[in-house]
Amino acid sequence: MNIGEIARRAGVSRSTVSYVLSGKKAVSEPTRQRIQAVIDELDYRPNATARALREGRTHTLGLVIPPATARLTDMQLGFVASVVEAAARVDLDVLLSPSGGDHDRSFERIVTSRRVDGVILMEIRLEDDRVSRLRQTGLPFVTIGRTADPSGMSWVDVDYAGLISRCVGHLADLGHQQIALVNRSAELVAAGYGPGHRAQVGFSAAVTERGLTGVEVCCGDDASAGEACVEQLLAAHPDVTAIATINEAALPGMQRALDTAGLAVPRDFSVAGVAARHWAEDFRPALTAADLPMLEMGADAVALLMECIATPQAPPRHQLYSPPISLRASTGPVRGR
Amino acid sequence: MNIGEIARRAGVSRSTVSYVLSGKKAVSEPTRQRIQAVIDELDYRPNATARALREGRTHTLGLVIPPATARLTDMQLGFVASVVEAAARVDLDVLLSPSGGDHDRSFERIVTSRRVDGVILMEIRLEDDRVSRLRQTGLPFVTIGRTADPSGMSWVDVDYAGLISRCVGHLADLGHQQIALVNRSAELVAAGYGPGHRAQVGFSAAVTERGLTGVEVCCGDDASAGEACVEQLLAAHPDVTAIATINEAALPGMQRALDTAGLAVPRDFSVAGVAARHWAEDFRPALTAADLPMLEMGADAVALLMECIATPQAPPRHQLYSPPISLRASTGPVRGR
DNA sequence: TTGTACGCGTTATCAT
DNA sequence: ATGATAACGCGTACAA
Repeated sequence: MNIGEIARRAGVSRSTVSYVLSGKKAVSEPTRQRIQAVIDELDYRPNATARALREGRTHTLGLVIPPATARLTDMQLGFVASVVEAAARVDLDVLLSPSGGDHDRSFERIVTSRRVDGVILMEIRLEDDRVSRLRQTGLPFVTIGRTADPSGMSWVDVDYAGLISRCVGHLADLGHQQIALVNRSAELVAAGYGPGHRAQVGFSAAVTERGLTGVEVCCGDDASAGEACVEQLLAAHPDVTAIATINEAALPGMQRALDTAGLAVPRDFSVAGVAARHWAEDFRPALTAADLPMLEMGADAVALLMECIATPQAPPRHQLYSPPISLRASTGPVRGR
Repeated sequence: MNIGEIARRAGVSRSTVSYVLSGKKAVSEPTRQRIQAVIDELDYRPNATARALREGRTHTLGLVIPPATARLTDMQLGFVASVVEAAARVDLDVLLSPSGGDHDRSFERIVTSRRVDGVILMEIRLEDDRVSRLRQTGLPFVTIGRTADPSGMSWVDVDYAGLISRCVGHLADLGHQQIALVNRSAELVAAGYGPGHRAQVGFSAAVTERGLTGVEVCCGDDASAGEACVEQLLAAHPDVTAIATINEAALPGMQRALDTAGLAVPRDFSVAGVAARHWAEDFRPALTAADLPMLEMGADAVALLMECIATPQAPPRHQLYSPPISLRASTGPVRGR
């Protein structure tokens, strides 16, 4: 079923059918109706591939995700969902590309074969060669997270440094002197993963500024790693009375470890962090945390990308989220000796 | 940059370049090398859209997921990741379509505009009009889960009925007489969601066969729903000593509720279920459960779909998973009075 | 090895 | 004002 068939049945030329479809040129009412009737009857829809070829636009955007082998965290997946949804709202389809290492076939295919109008890049590192690759191809792109030097590109990111600073400040206000940062996994931090790195920076700054003792530990992105991590932390640093964290996937395990150690939250121990609302509220007691606006971030990323596509010469824009810390039940004054 | 440009620079015709690219026809070695050099130099890759138009294949498959508004469960998302990964291994791209209600623009676009070579449909119901829609279009598709009458189509599914039966059997062997089924959400079950429905069936059958008392409750797909659900369950049916569940997302909450009620697992209370390994191992104590082979399911779905695409007239195939129950630490003999 | 038709829809141009 | 003709986007594959 193609446009020629419709034209034949309606007794007109292909172009007339096309004009009825697009409305870009006036077609007399009787003709229009006759054509529309045929279209409706056969449930005809133009071939998206042919249209894309002609228009030079695929109405598709690429979303580069971390490979599934490194289990995606709930937050990453939530982000994928929010991007897909935001794209669907503006009639854009989303092509997924799992891309981990440097040159990945799927990634290359997407960026070099003009399968998409633009790309959203997740989980980027401070130095990220996928970014350089995209830059050199000239394909519009938006990153989630930013590189060390994000000038000249569009991105959305969370101000992990500032948020962790504020968490530490909040804990310090409550009298905590020995505070630990539970970061993301050691591999990620070592690989120059932005949030991990910036959380460190914000943590150090706040600890120094407030004259506190800070302990930094890395922790895998899952519950059992969280449990082991806090267990070790408590053993090595028994005087730590509070944790600040950006590792939401580890929260359930951290909770268990505190439980096992007989530490009641917030009476004996405080925890604050940066997390999607969902995770914060599932913590027991509910976590004092800066709630990441996941849905908004996905929608904004799509919006930024559409801008890049529409006006490539326009100056890039970005969005740095610094949501307020929602005071819940997991932080309290340090226990007197 | 297109094939004509390569041809011009190499001083040959476009067809010759095409043959070098595809290898479908012999090209003399010197010419081949000259052309290849130009291709390498300019890092040329054929336009996927043009190729798709000509070949009538997009090398893309559609994955229809539940809309993000209804937060996707970890399992669903894990499945998405496994499909994407499996597809990437065979050089297929995956186009995501969030589709909830009956006629969704994104779904329609994908199935009627020939954007994809085939579709994988997630989260289908016993009666699912997306299935009917796909059937009438003739687009190859594979479903995750099966409709009431799955004849004539390819699918992969988990034998929830059988697995829940075996869970109940295991609990009965341990002496439990009052067993509850914690199902998926009431809306899903009411909407004719296969796993929910079949879990009910398997549960009833096993309960009857063993002469037990069974209680069925529905439960939202998240931790807090699980907590509330078990809380109510314990209040309404204080003599229940064991739970069988297919609702993995609710597990953390169920755990909390048992905790709060002062019930030690497995001493005072047993829990068994069907869950991805990851969830089972995060339960405390580790959950006795039939471990869902998520990665395998995704890979098999892709493989089945490729078969459908390659030989549309071939008889449809399916895969029913019935993984063994891994005995962990959450089930034990019923406590003597 | 090359010329050329083809896949399908869009749109500028021309004819009525 | 309305509709038709034809070129075009890009790669593929058959006939020559």
